[in-house]
Order: sequence, then C-alpha cells, then structure tokens
Amino acid sequence: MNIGDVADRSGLPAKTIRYYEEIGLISPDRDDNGYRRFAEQDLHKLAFLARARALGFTIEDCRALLALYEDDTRASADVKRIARDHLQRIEAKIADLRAMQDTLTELVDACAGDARPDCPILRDLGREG
Amino acid sequence: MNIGDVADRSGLPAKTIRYYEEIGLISPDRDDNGYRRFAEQDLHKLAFLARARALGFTIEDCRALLALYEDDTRASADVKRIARDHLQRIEAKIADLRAMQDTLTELVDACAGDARPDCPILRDLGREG
DNA sequence: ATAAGGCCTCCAGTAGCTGGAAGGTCAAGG
DNA sequence: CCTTGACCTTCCAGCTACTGGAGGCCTTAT
Repeated sequence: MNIGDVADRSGLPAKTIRYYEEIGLISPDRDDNGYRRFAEQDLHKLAFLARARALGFTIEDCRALLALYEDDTRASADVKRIARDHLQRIEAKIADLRAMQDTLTELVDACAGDARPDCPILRDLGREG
Repeated sequence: MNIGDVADRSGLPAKTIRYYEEIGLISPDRDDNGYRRFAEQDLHKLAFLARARALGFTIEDCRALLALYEDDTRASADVKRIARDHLQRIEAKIADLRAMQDTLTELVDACAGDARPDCPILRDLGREG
C-alpha cells in the first residue's frame, strides 16, 4: 500500500502519517523509488493511533499505549492509569469550559445585540477589581 | 508602574505582558532606561484582556473586543456576535469532550487494572474496522 | 509526448505563550 | 565605593500536533 491507500483506509491525512513516521510512531518500509510501502500491520497501528487520538490522548500517551499494545507481558494497570489520568484531564477541561459557558451564556443573554453601544459583555470584561 | 507591578495587579505573567505588547494589544511608554512604564489605562486594558482570555476568547477575539470597548460608537450587536460565536465553539468543544468522557469512562470501568495483560481499553483501540 | 495525479523532502506557520541566556539598572547594605 | 540581589531588557528556542506550500520525481493513461 502507498500512503494514499492507508490515508483512505485509516482516515488519517497523508501529511499526518508522514508526521507520525517522523516522530517514530510508525516505521514503514520503502520501495526502491523511495515511496513508503505500508504493510497491514502499519495500517493497523495507524488505525489504533487514529482511534486513540480521537479519544483525545496526546501523542505521548499514544506512544505509550502503542508500546503496551505490542507488549504481551503488559499489566492492564499501566493502561488503565494512562486512561484514567487522561479522563481526569478531560473532566477538568469540561469543568473549565462549563464555567466559561455559564458566564458567557449569562452575558450573551443580557446583551441587547442592537445598534446601541451599551453592552453588558464589555461592562463585565472592563469592570474594576 | 513597572512590568512587575502590572503583572502582580493584573494577574498576568510579565512574559505574557511583553508578548501582548509585541502583538500590538498594548503600547506602554518607555522610561529613559528602556523599562516599560505602564499607566493606569494600560493596567485596565491588561485586566480586560486577562478576563477575556479567562473566558476562553482567542487573542484575535480579544483584539476585536478591546477595539469595541474603546469605541464609543460601537453597536452591542458586534460584541454579542463575537461572544455568541465563541459560546458556540465552547459548546461544540464540550460536546466533543463529553463524547470522549463517555467512552473513556466505559473503558476505564471495564478494565481490571491489575497485573494481567488482558485489557478492554487496548482491545477497543485495536479493534478491526 | 504529455498531462494528471501521486509521491517525495524541506521549510514555514499555526496559538499563546514559556523558559532560558546574556546583559543593563537600581536600591540597599557594609 | 563596592557589592549583592532583585529588577528589567532583548533575543532565541521550544511546546502540541499538525497543516500548507514549493519544487521536484514517479507512474499511468491517452
């Protein structure tokens, strides 16, 4: 398979696949013409990466998860710790965003949104203290 | 005021304040010794920026909001549009994160997290199709 | 022969800072 | 007067995870 094929089949852009090779997540073979030649196993790894990234894992998390995935002697505790830490970061992020959402919703609702200059949003942002 | 003072009073790191000057959000005067000299108005702008950033507005949003803030002839509709667009992006982001949270919670709950290699998390990431 | 499309590498840019090096300035203490 | 330490300055590099584009080679079809 050439890069375009694995791009189609993994859902990852070719650019991203080259990037993943550059940072050592995958190591496809090369044809004589210099083209990357992907085996099924490479495609499988890329699909794994695509799913892990879709769940918001960082690249370094993905690297660790991939290593565990390929290690038959892994302890599931190691996997779980990575996932739980990540879940906690996500929950913290959601909490942050919800706080923003609450404030912004209030402000947007309070703003007339017409041609007049009076605006509760700017008043709030510019308040003293 | 020197940069340390406005850093303390605005809650922004000095580094960030220098960065905001570099990208044209503020333009403090300079003393003869080359030190930035901040007026109350600069501090007020920085506080405005700190609050806008805390609400998640992008720097470019902040630039636009600051311009509107200082324009007496603004229409509140312009402010509201920026805020509403931003709110929508936040809501979309929350939805994304909640989807991740749901999946991750399931997976984490399903994983024994012991010394054995069997792991539903990796099984999910590595599933075919 | 040529045109289209796929592949290659390398460079630069994105957002919003943050860290660090190398050096000038200023006020207090001995 | 000198030193020490806390400021301040600029400039450069790096972070995440790609993404876009230039310039050029390879392959396939007409």
